[in-house]
Amino acid sequence: MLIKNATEIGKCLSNLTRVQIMEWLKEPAKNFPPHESLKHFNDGVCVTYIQEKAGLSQSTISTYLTNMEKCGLLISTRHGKWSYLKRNENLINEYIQFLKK
Amino acid sequence: MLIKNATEIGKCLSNLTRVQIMEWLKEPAKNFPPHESLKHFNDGVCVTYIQEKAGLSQSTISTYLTNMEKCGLLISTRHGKWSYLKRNENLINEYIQFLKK
DNA sequence: TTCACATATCTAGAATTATAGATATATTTG
DNA sequence: CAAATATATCTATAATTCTAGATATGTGAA
Repeated sequence: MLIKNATEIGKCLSNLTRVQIMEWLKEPAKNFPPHESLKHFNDGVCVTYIQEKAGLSQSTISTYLTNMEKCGLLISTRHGKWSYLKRNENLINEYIQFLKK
Repeated sequence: MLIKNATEIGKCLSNLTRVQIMEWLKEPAKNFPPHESLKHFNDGVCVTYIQEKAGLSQSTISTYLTNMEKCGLLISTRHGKWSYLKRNENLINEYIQFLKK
């Protein structure tokens, strides 16, 4: 992993709400209500649910999630009008390797 | 690990210079000149060497290192008038566990 | 004790990030 | 196509972080 990418990841992980989002997405079924249209969490959780749980404005959360996707921490998938977000475990593992001695 | 501690760690890892310091300290002997008074890197590297390598002011680097120690990423040891900094691998491993699913 | 050097802290202005309201875009439904 | 809903982007202000110069503190040597 390049050091600049690692720094961008660090920036995303430098804010309590964004760290919480990473935590919540470890267990979508435990932390979010079921989706009405999509009957599973295979692609993660929709923006609205994350926004409601975080208690910040729609635009703020959308910006957060966009940046978290850009640096690779999250994977975004569209299903109709909804965007679903899930953790990118591969990228997270790369970052972990980078942090290790 | 508490989520607030993890966020403080993220803040330290959200800046290129600080990430570089973490990288440099993986291999002190490779990245820094030998210490004149101390003949080993067992306690890490002195502030001055880190400051010179980073190319930022003494006060800036001192502030960085103080915060990196406060959140646990670094361990500071005094020998005479020098402070030596090394990575806190235990804390880093705790953070890694926190990031993992 | 006085000096020199290493590091820490204080202060302040510059730069960046946080945040939300307004607006734009995308998608489904009628 | 029009309306409704979900998400993204733009814009501006508030808050935080960056950074260095000045100053303070700690320590060893003379």
